[in-house]
Amino acid sequence: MKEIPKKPRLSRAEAKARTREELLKAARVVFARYGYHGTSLDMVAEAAGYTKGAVYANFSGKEDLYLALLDNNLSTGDSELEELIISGVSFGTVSDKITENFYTELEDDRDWAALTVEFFAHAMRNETIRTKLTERIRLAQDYYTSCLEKRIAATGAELPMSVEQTATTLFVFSNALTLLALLDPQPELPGISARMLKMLLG
Amino acid sequence: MKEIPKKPRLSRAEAKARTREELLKAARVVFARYGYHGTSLDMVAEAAGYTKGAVYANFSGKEDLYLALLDNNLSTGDSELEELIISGVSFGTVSDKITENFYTELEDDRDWAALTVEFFAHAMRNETIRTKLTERIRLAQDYYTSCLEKRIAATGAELPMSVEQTATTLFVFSNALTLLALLDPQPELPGISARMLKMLLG
DNA sequence: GTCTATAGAACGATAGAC
DNA sequence: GTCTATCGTTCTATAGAC
Repeated sequence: MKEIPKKPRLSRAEAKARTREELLKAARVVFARYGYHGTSLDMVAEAAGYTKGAVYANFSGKEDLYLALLDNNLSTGDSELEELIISGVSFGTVSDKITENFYTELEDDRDWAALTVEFFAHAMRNETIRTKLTERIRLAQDYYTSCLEKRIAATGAELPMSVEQTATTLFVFSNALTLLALLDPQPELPGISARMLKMLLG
Repeated sequence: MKEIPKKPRLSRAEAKARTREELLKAARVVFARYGYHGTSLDMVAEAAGYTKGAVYANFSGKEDLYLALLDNNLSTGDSELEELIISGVSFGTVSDKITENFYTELEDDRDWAALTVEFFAHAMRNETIRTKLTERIRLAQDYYTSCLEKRIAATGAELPMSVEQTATTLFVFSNALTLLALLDPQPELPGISARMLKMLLG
């Protein structure tokens, strides 16, 4: 008689890793939808098909879960802006690209942006969390810096400030303008964005 | 015998209105200190010298109380930045002033800033509130615009964009940089602020 | 048999409603 | 002031991997 093929059982470590990934995946959806305060760990666990026990077996608590989520997101250089900066195309092209796509995919990020703002406010009132969020923001700034350095190497562009200062300015301004656009989609915002990029990227 | 002057009794409507004002006054302090989520109606009532019953007699709930606070809060052009813009002094002076005072009084606004960020996040998820906040932001942008126009009239400065665009940029950037500074007081931020002002004020 | 990831109950605190 | 609901966290029991 032919043997029924065995599906190899997951090792304990593999099972735990998978659980963690599924929890993170569920957390991304639930947090984005209901916000930080509006999300309970029960909701996350249920969405992932587990219970709170699984959450606490993999994360030290709610904050830790969110920060793990944030790290996951930061590690994927997702924004189109950075690619444009790196790519070394002329700022005319950069501007056109930005203006053209400004509002197209903005709405997809609405929930995540709201979540980010909410956690930012949370962090402003708590030393421990503030420190942890600060570390992540510094990493993001560093990433912008490295993008600019690549651009300089490729095009020899001259910046209006030091690379770090320009990177910080780009980071602050682009994020803030995105937030304003999500709250109030004024038609002038893409033009402002393009103009500022022109001034900053040299 | 001389009559003791009567202190006219408050009518019921007057008493209720006074209670409402005192609750709002207390709410402003408590909300700023503990944030929207961190504030309980008990705390507000107690700070005003009432009980929760008074709150529910005057507002339909926490959100309504907050919205009343928002409506009550007329934007008083408080920021030093606007005065500097209007005053028509050279950007060198403006920059020096900004750099010099950048962190001095920033900490005083921490609670208000955190509350604003928290409310912004809230507004991003609620159509009604978003509309109300949008109106206020437009007013703030208009105020910046009028400041810039006064500056232009006084100095004939040339801006890198239209007055409205420059005003929006100033508004977005200065607020965002303030928030970053409150979260993570990097020493480069004042310099960035000064440099950006120089670029924007012409 | 031992260890541990997870389920699920229990706890303590706190909120908003009325 | 009470009442109910809910949340984050902790604790314990258990099933399954080793």
